[in-house]
Amino acid sequence: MSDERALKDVLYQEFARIGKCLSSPKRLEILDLLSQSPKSVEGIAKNTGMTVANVSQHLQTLHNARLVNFKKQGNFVFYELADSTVSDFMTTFHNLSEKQLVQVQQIKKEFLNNNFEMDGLSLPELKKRMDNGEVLLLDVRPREEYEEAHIPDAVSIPIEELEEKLSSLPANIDVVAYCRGPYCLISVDAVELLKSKGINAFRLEKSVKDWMQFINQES
Amino acid sequence: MSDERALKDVLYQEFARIGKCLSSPKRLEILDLLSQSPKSVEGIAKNTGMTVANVSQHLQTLHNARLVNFKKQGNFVFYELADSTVSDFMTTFHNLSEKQLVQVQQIKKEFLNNNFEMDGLSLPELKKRMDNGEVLLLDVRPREEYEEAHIPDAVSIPIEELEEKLSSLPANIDVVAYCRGPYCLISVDAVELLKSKGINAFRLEKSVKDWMQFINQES
DNA sequence: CAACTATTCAATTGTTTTATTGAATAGTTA
DNA sequence: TAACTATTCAATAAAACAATTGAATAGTTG
Repeated sequence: MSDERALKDVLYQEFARIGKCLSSPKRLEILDLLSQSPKSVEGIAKNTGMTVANVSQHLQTLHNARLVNFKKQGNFVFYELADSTVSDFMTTFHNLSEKQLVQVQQIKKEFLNNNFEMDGLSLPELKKRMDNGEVLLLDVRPREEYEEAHIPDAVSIPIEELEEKLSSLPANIDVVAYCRGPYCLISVDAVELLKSKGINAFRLEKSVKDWMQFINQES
Repeated sequence: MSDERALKDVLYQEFARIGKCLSSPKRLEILDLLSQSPKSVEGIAKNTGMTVANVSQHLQTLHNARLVNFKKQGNFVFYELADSTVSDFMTTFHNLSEKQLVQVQQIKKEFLNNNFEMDGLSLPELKKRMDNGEVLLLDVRPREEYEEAHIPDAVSIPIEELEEKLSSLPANIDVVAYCRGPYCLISVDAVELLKSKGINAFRLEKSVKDWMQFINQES
């Protein structure tokens, strides 16, 4: 019977190895970043404001739990999620987190005191409006991520290039900007900029992943 | 732009609060226990081999992350999972864990060097055999859990009572014992005991929760 | 009201984890 | 081959955590 205790201890220790990966804010951020596209260590470091060595250590932890893999490309080491299971799991984790932590919603509202008109916009509705030529969909993420995957018919204008390319936008049409999902604020900045230039702009909270799921459901 | 950093930091810190709950083997064990049925602090302590104060502290952590709730009943405080979302999430978590940690499989095999013949037994098949009177299904968990929920037509014989009730079992029929799922070893002990008494016994890896899911799918 | 129970709280200890620094490695380019 | 780059490794200091103990609380029973 104390055999059972011993087994359980070992077993739950193994499970906790994965749990531990989710216990650090920075590691969660890394996982979310990687669920967008594979990235180099330095890329992650820049994106998260951590030192390279620190990122490397976190990636090691994630690798030990088999949550991420890496492939060497020239001088760079590109990390990616080990498996689509991991990405699905992260989605589930976010769902749970959001549901449980009411505070998260409040925090979001406090920071994003912008317009929320598009937040509830469903993807089928977006599709309809795009098909009717009513809106222009803008992907404001870095170009690599756009190239990795994007919502069909979306135009890639990374946030840095947005200001200079303003004039090339068609006039008299609503613009919808999206980035990596509800917790990424690139599109918020984009909408802010567009509005300050008198363009009717909205933020789409959804991500490419959401779009994929939507498409898979439809077919 | 450093506003964005600040928001992310706060946000991911909130997410990590849930993650931290999953980073301790003992807390995972508690969550699994509670996904079976609500339990008192002392009940959990006995079941996990921890001190009461220690369990209480872990439960507080879980409660802070809104993963568990409690209700007072007389002198006792009964804890339960906050939500079916939490229980679903734990299932997902186990799926991921098992998939990623190949070692877990190995550990299981090493310890459970018993028969695995029933492990792959699908629930519809079990149902068919039971309907045909080919097997007797035994629920060897503590009686409270049986009373909380059990697989229909299963007979409750808690492991402690099994030896004395051996004679009351019908002869010449295969016995299938189940408990809380693949990581609970009560049924392993039961099968061991039954076999030592010359009874043809098998272990079912599935749990009541699995049965519920199976039934819901069917209807 | 007093004795008793289950649980929680608070303080302490030893252990783990995190971020940081600077050096080491491996792969690339001139 | 030498200089350079991206990444990892190793050592450290600071912070967070887990388990333990014993006391405090709240609710129940005689």
